[in-house]
Amino acid sequence: MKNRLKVLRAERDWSQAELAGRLDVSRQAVNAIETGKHDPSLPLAFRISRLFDMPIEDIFDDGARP
Amino acid sequence: MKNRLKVLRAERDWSQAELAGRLDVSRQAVNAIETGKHDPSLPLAFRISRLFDMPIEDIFDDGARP
DNA sequence: ACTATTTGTAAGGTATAGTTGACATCTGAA
DNA sequence: TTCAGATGTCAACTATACCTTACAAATAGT
Repeated sequence: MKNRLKVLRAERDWSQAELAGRLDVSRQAVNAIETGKHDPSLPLAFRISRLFDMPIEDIFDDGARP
Repeated sequence: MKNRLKVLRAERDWSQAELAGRLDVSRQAVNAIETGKHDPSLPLAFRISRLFDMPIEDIFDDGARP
């Protein structure tokens, strides 16, 4: 699952650790999501969506044909 | 995580098995989500969103304060 | 060059999502 | 009433999300 976390984080000049703190997950969890190793759980996707104030669909892309 | 799956399914007169087939998951997985025992994975949430043609946020509710 | 921060990654653990197969109950139709 | 479809649930299993601890490599600052 592709995502725009790295860009959104860069726009705010946040480190992975900073973002992890705001999401209440480990830094490694943020890294694993950014590097595409894991998908976030749906509850975590909601927290991310709310933190960046945009729909889940605008942050994550499951690459399905429209 | 609350969700409107049962209602959306009823509007289309689909059984849990019918929905499961369309989502390519087991009937038990659909039942577990509907009855609140599990949250769907993010990829499955995307498939549900696309099937019902509405945002994930309109189907699932994590109950966070607005 | 030295240092601190950031990022990537690994091992080993717990918790949860999803699987198949099975069974009990309920509801609607013949 | 009998029977099929629908639902709820259980067990045992696999896959994955997230955890802590730890370490190496890259980056930026002084």
